[in-house]
Amino acid sequence: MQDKNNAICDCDVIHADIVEEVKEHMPEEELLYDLADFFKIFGDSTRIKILMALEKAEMCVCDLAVLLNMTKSAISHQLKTLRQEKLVKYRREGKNTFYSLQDDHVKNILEIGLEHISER
Amino acid sequence: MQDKNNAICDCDVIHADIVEEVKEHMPEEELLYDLADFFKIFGDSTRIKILMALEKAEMCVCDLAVLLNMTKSAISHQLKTLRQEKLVKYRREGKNTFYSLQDDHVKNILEIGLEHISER
DNA sequence: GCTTTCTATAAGTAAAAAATCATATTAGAT
DNA sequence: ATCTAATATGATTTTTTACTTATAGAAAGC
Repeated sequence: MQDKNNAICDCDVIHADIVEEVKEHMPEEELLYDLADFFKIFGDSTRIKILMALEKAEMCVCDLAVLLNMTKSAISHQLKTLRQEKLVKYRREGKNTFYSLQDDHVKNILEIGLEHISER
Repeated sequence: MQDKNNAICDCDVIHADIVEEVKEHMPEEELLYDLADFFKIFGDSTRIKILMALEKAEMCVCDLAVLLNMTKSAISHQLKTLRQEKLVKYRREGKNTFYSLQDDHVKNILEIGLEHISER
């Protein structure tokens, strides 16, 4: 429980009724952090480029590196985070690892984002 | 134009046909950056909290600081970025500045994000 | 006028995250 | 078995970004 003594906030409440009302309806902290983490993945242009590319075709690390003109290492690192967050899946075929979008959710999010920025 | 001489990429293309095909369908660089920037805003828990709060009620800086237990300065800084990206609007009333969500787009994005993380 | 309160912003700091550099796997080719 | 190519990963460096501290501005109360 948060009380006045360990409060970081540097002021007193002005509209106590509103704050109380809003506080009651706020989702749990953890959910909010998860939500931020989810959006954070899409908040990097390299990852966006990778996802956009994979929306068109399954691709291996090296081809992605050529397409985006980046080092294989940089691509591989980003693919790791995309893997961890279950946004891409992969299959090994000989020396190559082919990456593709995990499911249509990813596609949907990208499309919605595009819609919103094009509406401004 | 990008050519082999100033290429950062440290390998040769493996599947030239796929790379070419995908390259043709990739959106412009700028759009991809804008998209990443758009998602970036939602990729911070403080901003998510602010937006979630404003979804419930119009609020002033001080009340937000109390609600989220943060300094007014920190809140004000984040509100600035939210203002710049046109995600919140504000009105001045005496000493107070009341912030609210710019439009329903913001609400939609938050809802879609919530849907997606709860589906996992 | 001066003071206080609320908000905004500039400058500096600290933490996080992305890219690089170096190294390690893994699998096929020879 | 050795070598090379493709990918992965650990460590370091660089960049970004969120927050703090200090200061300024704006509006109301005195």
